[in-house]
Amino acid sequence: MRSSQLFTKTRKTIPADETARNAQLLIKAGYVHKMMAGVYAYMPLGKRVLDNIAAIIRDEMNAIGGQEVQMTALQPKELWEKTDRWDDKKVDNWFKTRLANGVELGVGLSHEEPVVDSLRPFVDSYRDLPLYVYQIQPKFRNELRAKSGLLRGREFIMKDMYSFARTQEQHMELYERVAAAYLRVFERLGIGESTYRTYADGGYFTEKFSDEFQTVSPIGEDTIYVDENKRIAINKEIYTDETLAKLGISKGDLVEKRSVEVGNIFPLESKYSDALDLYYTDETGEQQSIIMGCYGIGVSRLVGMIAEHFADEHGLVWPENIAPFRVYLIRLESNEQIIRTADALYENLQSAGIEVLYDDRDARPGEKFADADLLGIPHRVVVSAKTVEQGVFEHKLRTESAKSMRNMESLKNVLTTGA
RNA sequence: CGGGGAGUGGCGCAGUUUGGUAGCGCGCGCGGUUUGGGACCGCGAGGUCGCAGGUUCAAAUCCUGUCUCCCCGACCA
Repeated sequence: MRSSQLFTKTRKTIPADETARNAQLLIKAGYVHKMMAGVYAYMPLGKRVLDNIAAIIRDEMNAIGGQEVQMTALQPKELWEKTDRWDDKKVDNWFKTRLANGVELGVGLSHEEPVVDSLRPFVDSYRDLPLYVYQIQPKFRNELRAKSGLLRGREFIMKDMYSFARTQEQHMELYERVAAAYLRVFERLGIGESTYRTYADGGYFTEKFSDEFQTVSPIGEDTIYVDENKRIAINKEIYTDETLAKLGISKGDLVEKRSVEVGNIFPLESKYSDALDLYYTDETGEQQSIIMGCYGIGVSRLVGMIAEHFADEHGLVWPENIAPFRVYLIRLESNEQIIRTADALYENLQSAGIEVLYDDRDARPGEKFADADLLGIPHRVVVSAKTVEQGVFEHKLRTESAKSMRNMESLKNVLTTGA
């Protein structure tokens, strides 16, 4: 992609009414456009980051046997009445609307009911289980107050998966398999080291704990207690002597930290399947309840979380796996030879499968370097009179200040293998 | 939903106390000089001052209502 054709621009100032650092940076760099409080549109660079994160999640969900679907945003009231979640007293952040004929509808804030309902024509026998179904799409929640930029919106992108098991034992197997997949997701996103599986409240219909995935960060709104050796944590909301004893965790090993909840998995028992008449027939011909689990990852929240987590005083710093481009190619001056050299490098890298944002604008050096930093693309390559003269390219990592001069082979090497 | 703050060209702001027909910086367009860390000069385009009503000869400015945004709290992936 050429910068001259990218319709977004960076800006020097940020909207005065945006105080969340993640939204400030993403707006300043042109990754997102704020439509209204808690509602952000993704511009090309932001969309690429969002898609890159989604692709990693999708890959890991598929790897454990997840089957991707797409549920609807418009949902019938009747479905939610069956599980007693339609009443505003039960769920207070619904967006509700009406058909032209007056029939009430809900705008999807979660999809347990729709997913269960959509499985009814297909799941009848023990042979049809176990099963993982997931989707990646927007959720709509009428929060009283949106805040923290992309971390808490009224419309946000979520990956939600649901597991369906024959037995409690089978459910636990499925549950643990997802927990392991989640750790791989966060590892690939570049936040593996600071993300902990965290014991949390299991909700009102189960005695069990749920598991959150919390990324330690000063921008976090949650408080957790981390056991670094065991690589686990416990949420402050259940931090009592009694639960510590039950979990076999020693108070002395715990350190208090601020964190962002990036994922949450919990057992649903058969609450939704029973309520919506989804049963299976076992080997003996008896009808049995289906044990469900629910597994969420806040995809758009991760965009904001990662943006803010890694940013420095110059701007964004994307982990390699999710950056919108791998290389930011700067053409410093605009004489014919430099243009020819930079154009050729651009074509060359692209045909090698390396994604390049090519700053071919007729702008001054300072502006290009500042934009390179602000946009946070991992590798910066400069073509200038100096480099052309020596027949090399200048390479620099966003995370480091050292620059190196490299020939084409060496450059390609560092861009693909990091060496 | 309770408390606080704010709405003036695309963005950041001044002007409101003391009514007199809207200004600055950035950005944008044109011309020129520049070119390794956000250059400079000249010319230019762009705003019914959130919206609605009212007071007045005259309203960005005063009054009433209303919408929106932000912060703190409660709630929440």
